[in-house]
Amino acid sequence: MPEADSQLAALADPTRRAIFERLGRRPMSVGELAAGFTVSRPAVSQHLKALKAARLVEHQKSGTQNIYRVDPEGIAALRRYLDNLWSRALPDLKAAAESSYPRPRKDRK
Amino acid sequence: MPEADSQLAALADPTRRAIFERLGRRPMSVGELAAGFTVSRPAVSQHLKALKAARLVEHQKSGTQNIYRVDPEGIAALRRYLDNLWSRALPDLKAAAESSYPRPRKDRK
DNA sequence: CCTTACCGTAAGTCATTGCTTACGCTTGGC
DNA sequence: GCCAAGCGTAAGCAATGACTTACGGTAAGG
Repeated sequence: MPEADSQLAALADPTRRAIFERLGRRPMSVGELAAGFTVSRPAVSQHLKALKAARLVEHQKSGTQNIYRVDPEGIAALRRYLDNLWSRALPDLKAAAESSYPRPRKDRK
Repeated sequence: MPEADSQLAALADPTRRAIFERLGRRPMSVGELAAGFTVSRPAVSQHLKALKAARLVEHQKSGTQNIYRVDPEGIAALRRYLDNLWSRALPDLKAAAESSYPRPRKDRK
């Protein structure tokens, strides 16, 4: 699956993964987000662009601000891909993985 | 967690992830593995080095051959890290994640 | 309007990466 | 002892990536 490429690549970078984690706690504007990191604000913007292209975050304009939050659907897609990967790599976990997580919810899009 | 960095980076590369998937089906020697790809055998060796450093595969010498297989422990570690990541990012899945696998870590900040 | 806050993009730089070919070290068979 | 098979590593190279500063564009406020 080509989407898993961009998603894994996005999470592979430590700074980008930290941004993702912060957005997991609560939605934030770009400026507020950048204030929590040592890298510049444009750098954060570029990371957000990659995360958005990977469907790991989504954004919503609010006045002059741009509020980013995690994207549950993209995350669910990655989870499914990885569960499948583990299942094939580790047959022992196949049964557990198939019964482990509930049906993905279709709210919010 | 610094180990997640190398693990995610290792799986982010398509060729390297394909190698990992092949080893998931069955253990293989480097030569046999390389025969299934368009890249050269040294390239496969380098990918295996990265996968091993990330604790995603392990190897065992057999005569002149070197047999590689997936490393269940490293994989389990990555799974735990990711489950935690999803739980914090998607509170809806938190309860499900905590009840799905044997012995989830409850502490962790 | 004019200004200010907020943000994305462009352009350039430096380090990292994924690949190649070339080489060197073991192991096992003859 | 020799030779060939099997791998890992070194060296070099083109491409990608993560940053920076500089600039442009839009929305709110006086």
